[in-house]
Amino acid sequence: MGHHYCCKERKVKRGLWSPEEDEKLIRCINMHGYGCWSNVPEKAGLQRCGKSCRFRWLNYLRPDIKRGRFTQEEEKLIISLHGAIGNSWAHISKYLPGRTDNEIKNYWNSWIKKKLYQKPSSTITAISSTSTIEQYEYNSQMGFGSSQSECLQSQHMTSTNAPLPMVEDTTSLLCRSSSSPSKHFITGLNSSTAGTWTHNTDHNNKDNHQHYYQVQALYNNNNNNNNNNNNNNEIPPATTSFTITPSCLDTDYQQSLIRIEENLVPAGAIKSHENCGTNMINDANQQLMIINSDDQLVNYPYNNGNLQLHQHYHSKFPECFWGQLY
DNA sequence: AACTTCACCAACCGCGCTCAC
DNA sequence: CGTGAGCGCGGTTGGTGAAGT
Repeated sequence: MGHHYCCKERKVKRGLWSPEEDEKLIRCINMHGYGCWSNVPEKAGLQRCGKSCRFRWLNYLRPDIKRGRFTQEEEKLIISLHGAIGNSWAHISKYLPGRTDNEIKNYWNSWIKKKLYQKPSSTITAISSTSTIEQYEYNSQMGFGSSQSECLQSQHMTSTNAPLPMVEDTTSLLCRSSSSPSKHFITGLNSSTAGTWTHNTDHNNKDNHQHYYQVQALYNNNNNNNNNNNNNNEIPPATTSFTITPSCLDTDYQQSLIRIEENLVPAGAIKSHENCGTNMINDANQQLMIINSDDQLVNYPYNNGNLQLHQHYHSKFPECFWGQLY
């Protein structure tokens, strides 16, 4: 591992920052701002690389940095957000004013992760609980988490139900199509899953048949988990289609955090594609609901698109971000 | 008191992206 | 359009102090 290019040219100091160095950096940034980090060491008279200066400023010297232990609310929010968008620490940090991505990442790795993994085996019924950790597990099981290892862990935790697809398998629930007239967005998937996908309903094809059953398994699980809805093993609608985008990277994603029943849940990338005309929202159980440009429910995994149910949620959560935005 | 283990977290590193040339 | 500089991000390392033996 070599030094960054900006550090190769000259000798730079590494390791912990001294108070004198901090002072120099603060003074420099107060005077000149921090437009070009590569120039900062020279201006500040520091034997550090620009990257190191940037890191020190953004994570420790910035005036709006909040120090001290994370509150319970912050922890809950981190767990919720991580369950939805995975290790996007920079995105998560935007919801926690004064906290840096590095701090959140450290906190996650040293504390929350441990707490989650030490938890005894639980079942999918955990979604009915208000526990944030259980919610996190469910998010991961449903593929809303982006880390494969976390999904593996979640799968391991599921003891009474058949194994749910992991996040990579979640994408295999759907078959790619070259074009799709209706476009929807699913959150919490990594950038490698970007593309347009549709349900495959070709039951004659062996491989596709497998996909179909995977889809059905997901639907059945959803049915099982939604207040014991009728589990009639209905074939999912062939018209259902999705566009999977790396929405966690979308700046508009930030607008889509909503509050439902005391849990902050991501509502999905509300606006990610021109000509889209559809929105997606997670309901109180973190299930997907997809809404078209006329504010009608076009797909609801529980019952294949029940407008009444949509209206029910619409009235129940009037503050939520429903319908067409653009 | 000395040593070991553990936990925390500041900092480094490589990679990928953007943008100017 | 290709290239390289610069920046931002997530993964990882390693130093330090606390806790345990």
